[in-house]
Amino acid sequence: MNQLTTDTHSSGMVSSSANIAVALRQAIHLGDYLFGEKLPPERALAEKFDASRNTIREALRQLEDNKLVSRRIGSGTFVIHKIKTDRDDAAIATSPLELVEVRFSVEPHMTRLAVKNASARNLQRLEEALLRLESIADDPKQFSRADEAFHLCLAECTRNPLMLWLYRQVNEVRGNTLWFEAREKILTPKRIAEYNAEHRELYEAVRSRDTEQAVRMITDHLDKVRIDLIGASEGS
Amino acid sequence: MNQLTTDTHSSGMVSSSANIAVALRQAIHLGDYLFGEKLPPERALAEKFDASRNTIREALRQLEDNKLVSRRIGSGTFVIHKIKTDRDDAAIATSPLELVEVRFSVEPHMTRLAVKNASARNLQRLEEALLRLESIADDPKQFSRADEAFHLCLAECTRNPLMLWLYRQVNEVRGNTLWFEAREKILTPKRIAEYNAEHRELYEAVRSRDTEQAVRMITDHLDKVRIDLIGASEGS
DNA sequence: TGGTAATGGTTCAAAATTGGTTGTATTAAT
DNA sequence: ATTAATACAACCAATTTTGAACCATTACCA
Repeated sequence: MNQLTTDTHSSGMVSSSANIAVALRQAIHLGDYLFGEKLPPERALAEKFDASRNTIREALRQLEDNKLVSRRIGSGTFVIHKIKTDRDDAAIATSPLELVEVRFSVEPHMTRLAVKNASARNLQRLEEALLRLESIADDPKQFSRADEAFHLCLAECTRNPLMLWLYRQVNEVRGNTLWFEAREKILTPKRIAEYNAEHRELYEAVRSRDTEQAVRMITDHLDKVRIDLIGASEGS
Repeated sequence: MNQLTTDTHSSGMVSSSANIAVALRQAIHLGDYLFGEKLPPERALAEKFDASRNTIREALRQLEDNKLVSRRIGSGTFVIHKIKTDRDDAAIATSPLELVEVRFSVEPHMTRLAVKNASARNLQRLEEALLRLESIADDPKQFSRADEAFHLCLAECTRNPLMLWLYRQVNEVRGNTLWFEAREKILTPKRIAEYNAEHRELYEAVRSRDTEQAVRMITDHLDKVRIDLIGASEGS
């Protein structure tokens, strides 16, 4: 009934074909569904979004028009290659360690601003990103992408357009670094679980507007990332 | 200039169509409602803002005039504003105060890295930039440019390519912000002298590898910039 | 190979939702 | 008193959503 105050189901949960389409498009762009992957069947999506199958079909029709997905009778709905990063010209030779240092520069104060300025809607998005993150236990590639999305949500929480733009840039570099090579080695299921525990604590701190705790969490988190990174490069 | 406080006759006025329009416009610009998303129905918005449906409709009419939303009988009100992520767009949307917050995020740790990694050659360049800065006493425009160069030299001192690239981006935004308007008013000869004293102390701290002192200086410096900026915007 | 389940495609009418419109009442400022 | 802005209510018209049934194609397994 009341979508304004209690629309906090596990995912977006806004029953309207337009909003469902937006939610699915976001999920695809955020790497929830990778290239070539099959989306859940229409009947399952209907249940997940608490909408009728026809409504889901209307949303999927929009994604199909946008050339984001392709549907095959009897098989399913698949993510096809549409959006391609045109930002390969970044061409910045940055080592994973240097990247972490930059994140160390930006994220603590960014977290402070996030705690101060996040709206209820921002927090909801942050939680959604966290839930996506926590649903991944053993896929380094997928986890990495969801992790980027989570930290980007944090940047959004600052409600500072320049901060958001800046962090987007950092994130893109992050996706192009040699970090990729070490990733498989670092992101063991154990570490993923540890990182997620930290993410969870960070989220709770932001939600309860506990600035100092949030800053402490993000700092500890980055510290851990740095240590793990050093360990990986030494171990190889 | 200040659209937020146009109707200030009666002080208790919280919900008027104009204020609601501003709130919704902000929500859209800040990404609370993404492109293509359907806004809550008018009746729901009325309840949320504790206003009548007519008032909500008046606010939506303004957003419609501004081409931010499109309304269709029977379906709803939809966001038709595409979010910009260009640096130039970010620059336009960024206030001087928001810029300072971003600098607050980046520069303290950047200074820490600079102290740690600066080479003799870096320090020499930093000193040259400082001397140029100190040779300017009363030209706001020229001072502003030299100031940017000085802080950029500091970024170079980190010897981190990503950090340097990132700070270049911030600097370019810095040159495009509305900051220009207030600059003449803020950069009095007195303030220029004060800023330069701080620059000098910062340089000395970096040169003598005194990390804590350097971080303290850059923080104090940004604090002063922020305060001066707030004073200028209130004084207008 | 054949059969069964799973999945997208189609259709239809009733029900719910939603913006558009009109009219009157209330409130506050002039 | 007049005016303007808002609140409230009732109704209208367009659109979407729903629920169901059935079809067509593919995937999977004995």
